[in-house]
Amino acid sequence: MRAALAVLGRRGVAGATAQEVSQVAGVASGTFYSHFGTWEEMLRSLALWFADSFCRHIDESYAHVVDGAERMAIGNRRYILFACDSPQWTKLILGLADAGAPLLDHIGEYPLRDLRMGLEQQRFRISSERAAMDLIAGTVLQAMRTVLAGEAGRSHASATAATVLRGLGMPYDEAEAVARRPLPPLRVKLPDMPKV
Amino acid sequence: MRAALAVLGRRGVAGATAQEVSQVAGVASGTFYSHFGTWEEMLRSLALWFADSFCRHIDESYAHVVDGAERMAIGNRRYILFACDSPQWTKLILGLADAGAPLLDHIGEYPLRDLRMGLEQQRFRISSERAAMDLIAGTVLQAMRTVLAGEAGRSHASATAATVLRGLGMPYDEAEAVARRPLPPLRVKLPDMPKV
Amino acid sequence: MRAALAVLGRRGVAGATAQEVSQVAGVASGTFYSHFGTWEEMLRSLALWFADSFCRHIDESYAHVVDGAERMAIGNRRYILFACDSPQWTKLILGLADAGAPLLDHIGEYPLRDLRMGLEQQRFRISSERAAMDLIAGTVLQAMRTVLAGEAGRSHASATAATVLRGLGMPYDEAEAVARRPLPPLRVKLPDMPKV
Amino acid sequence: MRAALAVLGRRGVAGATAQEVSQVAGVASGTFYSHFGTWEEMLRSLALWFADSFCRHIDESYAHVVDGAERMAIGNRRYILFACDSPQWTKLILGLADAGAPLLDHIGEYPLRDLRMGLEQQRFRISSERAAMDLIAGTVLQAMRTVLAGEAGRSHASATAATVLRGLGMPYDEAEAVARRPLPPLRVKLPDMPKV
DNA sequence: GATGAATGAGGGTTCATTCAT
DNA sequence: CATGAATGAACCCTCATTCAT
Repeated sequence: MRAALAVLGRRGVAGATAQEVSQVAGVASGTFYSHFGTWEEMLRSLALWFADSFCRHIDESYAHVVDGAERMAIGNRRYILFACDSPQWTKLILGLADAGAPLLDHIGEYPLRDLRMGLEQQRFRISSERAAMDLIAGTVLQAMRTVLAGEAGRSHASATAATVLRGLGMPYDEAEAVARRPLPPLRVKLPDMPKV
Repeated sequence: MRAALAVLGRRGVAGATAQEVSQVAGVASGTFYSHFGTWEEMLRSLALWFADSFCRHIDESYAHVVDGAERMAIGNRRYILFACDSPQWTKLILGLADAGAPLLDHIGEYPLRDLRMGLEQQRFRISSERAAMDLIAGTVLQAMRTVLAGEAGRSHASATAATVLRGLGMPYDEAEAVARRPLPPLRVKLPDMPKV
Repeated sequence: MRAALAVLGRRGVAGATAQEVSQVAGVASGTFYSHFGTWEEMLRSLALWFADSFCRHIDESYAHVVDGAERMAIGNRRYILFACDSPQWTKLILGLADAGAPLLDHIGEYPLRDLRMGLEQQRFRISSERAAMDLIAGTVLQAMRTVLAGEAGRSHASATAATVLRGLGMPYDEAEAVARRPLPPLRVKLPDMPKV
Repeated sequence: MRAALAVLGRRGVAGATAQEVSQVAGVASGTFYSHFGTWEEMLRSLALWFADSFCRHIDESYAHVVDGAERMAIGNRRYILFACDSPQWTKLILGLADAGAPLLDHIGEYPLRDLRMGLEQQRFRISSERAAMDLIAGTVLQAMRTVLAGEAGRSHASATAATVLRGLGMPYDEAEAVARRPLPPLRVKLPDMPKV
């Protein structure tokens, strides 16, 4: 699994091979198939693992925040900052998303919940939940791509978060303010990307 | 080129082969490389051709519109409606975008120009042009994916357009109104997707 | 052993794997090799087991018959009827024979004994024992294949038996009569083919 | 094709690989698939080629013979003598037949025609055409196996042919006589089996 | 003696790319 | 300039067999 992360991060989802993953993992190529059965299944496992470990950590880091809008902004920023800090991981995530893995369905549950919370609190005003979700997922993923391409830095996080909040119907200045509130601390220990 | 469109639309960007493209084009496989040199270069050409034909037609269809906000809404809606009408083409475009082709750079010029126009007209209010562009491209592409997956219909176009306009700083109701103005007529004749 | 029968019958001799046999048997794959040492050896054991259980039952069912010709016809018919009743088993037997297992050497002892008995009784007249054995084994196996392919039914049993008897030198009508005498009852309880 | 013959003859149908065939043919492994598309298709092609070249030559060698019984005996003997002379080829043919290739359907047309001819001439007397065909194909193939195993020599040809004729209803001595008539000359030049 | 994860050579097949015609 | 057969490295996956537990 860690080997897969390393290889996918380096070669991209499309360019990675089961054989290299096996080699990096230090096992025989057949062993790969004892564990995953299929390359596709491995991709699925990886996406699930990510959603269950990384996403949840982010989510928990702001469990104490009660304002739906702030929650939304924290989550959005975290993902973009993540892209700043872990380009290889980001490449993997984006690749997984592009490959059509049901990754977004898993990840999407968190912002969806925050969105609904904000709506109940009348912090947001939208005309279509589906469009709102497309706004959130699309914009954040695109921002991650931008960061990965080196076309933006850490400040892109709050700028993007504010933009999203406005798209959800918040007034300009309030969105800006919420998007700049201090981030709660986060302790995620992702396995390091090996060098092999 | 048309053959490539057909094959890429049918097999997906990842599943297409130069050999099938050649066969559909009715030329030898060697000829493919006389024209494109490389598979990757062909992908680039394809993206360019799309930008130069399809995107331009859309752009020209609202050449007479002077309101940057309306221009933005028209463009956004056109792309999403396009996804409703031409799933195979959409599959191609999204695949091209995912494959990292510089497709977005080309397409992006149009909304960027509209964005700046709207800014000058003080229809928009944003804090970061980069974030605004991520908002536009990300949201629209995501909306196209949603439509392609069959999870939304034609009404998704104006809902998404309104959401984007709000993200660009427009008041709620005004965004809604602009996003629902009648679309100018469009005459694009894309080559039909062959059945081969 | 029973597991092997099930798997070989289902997948065919060529398509079966030691791992599936082990799994169906409910033991670890390593255990397979404690018992058989080798896949090939298992095939040999299987052939022997079949000869020792099934063939012997058939043989015993007509132990009381003293006419070599009738004995021959009973045996021949039994095998072909077996193919009608147990296609999976038949698939296994034929596969084993094709794979070059020394199955025929074991099975062949029974008709060989009947052949010699008939010769002593001057019921048969042949010029070459080897050719006679090829006639018997070859014709019956081929008839089993025909039945397995669904190209003949139960009546193929006596038709084939009569043909063989003629090949062994019996007059036409006598062969026909002997091949149609009532079959002695047979009670063979083969392990059912599991569904796994 | 010749390379395939060589490899199949040496390794057996089950043990042969497309890669070795390619190597023996002196082409790249990919070239194999340009020609045959699939390993299975190659097997089919091989069977067809054999039927169209070898079988036809045998058939033509006795085109002038009008007696259905003699025709039958000639064909049977030719196949068995072939097994004496070309063990590798025989291994291939038997392997192809065992592998379930529709080889027998092609070859079978020749003896079927001779069988019917003999029936019209009242040289044969049978109760079931299907059983008669099983007798012919089964016995001759089995005799070929016997020869291939080194358990019989050239004299097995006429012994087997006589046995088959009796199975088709001919009197003992007449069968023996017909099965010993001189064989018409045969000029088949099969590609030699390379040594690689 | 049973286990079963691990092995790793090898299988069929694909496909971007080349080059003599 | 087009051709298209040939290339061959690389891919995913299988499975008989082993061996530390």
